Amino acid sequence: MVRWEPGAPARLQQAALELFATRGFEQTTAAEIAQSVGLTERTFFRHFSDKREVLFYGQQLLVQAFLDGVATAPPDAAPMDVVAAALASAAAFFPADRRAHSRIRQSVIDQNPALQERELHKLATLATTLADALRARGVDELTATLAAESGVTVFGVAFTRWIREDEQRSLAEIETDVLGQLRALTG
Amino acid sequence: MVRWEPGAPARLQQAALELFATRGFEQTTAAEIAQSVGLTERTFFRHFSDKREVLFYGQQLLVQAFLDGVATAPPDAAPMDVVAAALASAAAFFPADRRAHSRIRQSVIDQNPALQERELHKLATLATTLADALRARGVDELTATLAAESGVTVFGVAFTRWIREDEQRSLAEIETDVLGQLRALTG
DNA sequence: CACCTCGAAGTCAGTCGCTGTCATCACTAC
DNA sequence: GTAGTGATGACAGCGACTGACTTCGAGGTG
Repeated sequence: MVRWEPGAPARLQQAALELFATRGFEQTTAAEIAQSVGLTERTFFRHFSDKREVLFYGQQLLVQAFLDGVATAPPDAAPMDVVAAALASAAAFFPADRRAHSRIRQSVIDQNPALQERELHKLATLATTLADALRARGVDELTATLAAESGVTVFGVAFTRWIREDEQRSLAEIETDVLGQLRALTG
Repeated sequence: MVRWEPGAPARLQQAALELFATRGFEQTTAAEIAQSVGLTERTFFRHFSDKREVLFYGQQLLVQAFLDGVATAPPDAAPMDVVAAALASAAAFFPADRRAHSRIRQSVIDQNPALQERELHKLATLATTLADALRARGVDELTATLAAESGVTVFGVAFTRWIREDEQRSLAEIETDVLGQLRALTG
């Protein structure tokens, strides 16, 4: 006789997304999410630092994908080429069969300013992490910051297009297109 | 006999900044801010939608400065040149004698994640507003978005440098430098 | 001067996000 | 079997924020 079902964080995360999508973020209390999977509010906050964080569980894996991409670039690659490699690596985290889930999640975020703020903060953290990785390769600070910020901007714009209903291309293709547009813009 | 002292929002804003700077953001309650200027917590929330917002009062003026800058650019200017004009206009909002105040305010923000999230959200709103202004000039959506995001990135990086202790240049000069670096990076 | 309206603020009760603290109890190691 | 260990429950409490209602000086109207 097990005392608790395993995988509490994952169960909470899934229940939260479903409740947010149907009832709305603000109309869903942390206690309700916990109750829906047989746990208490206190346990919810043991797994997630706050109510919004339950939607960003696993974000660290995306950051790691970017860093892995940086590592694959040849040592003498130009900063923006390193960023391109990072983007390609990150795109692998969003295969076509994940689009439906991403769409639902994003629609929840788009409907709530508090969630948008958290998402922006996650992207900003990603940008600084990426900048650190570039500096570790010998890129000067200003260039590293600008390249990293540009890379995250490209990712954000590409991701937004990727989940559009009328979009057919893969995230990697869209990223390449957007990055090309950015290069054309400033050249 | 006046019933209330005038300028409640401004008084609350100043008191809040002082309390945040000395005691810290989380260690200061909304009721304390209100009491320190002879008002109640309820009145605080009538003027500001939430506790963080008191630090971002007047942000709309900065957005307007960007838009004014866009309006000064000649109709046939390239997107990034329009952005450069917007940046120049925005720089006028931060004269040298405002650096001390900006530094204090930014140090408060830098010490609290919740405030950083709000700041990022304000910058994101600025970027979309700027993109809208570019599209109104006939720039296509993707180009407008990328140019606007790049402009806001340049502004953020330049502003961060401007308030550094070892920095002597004006914000406008720094912006020009950073924008040049960005152009070199992607060209 | 009496009257009325309006607007900015006060009062009060309540919900919810979040935290500290302590108790519980299946499971594990020795 | 005895002593942890770790995930959870129970409970009290603070602070952010809101809704509903009240208060009262200022300014206009007759």
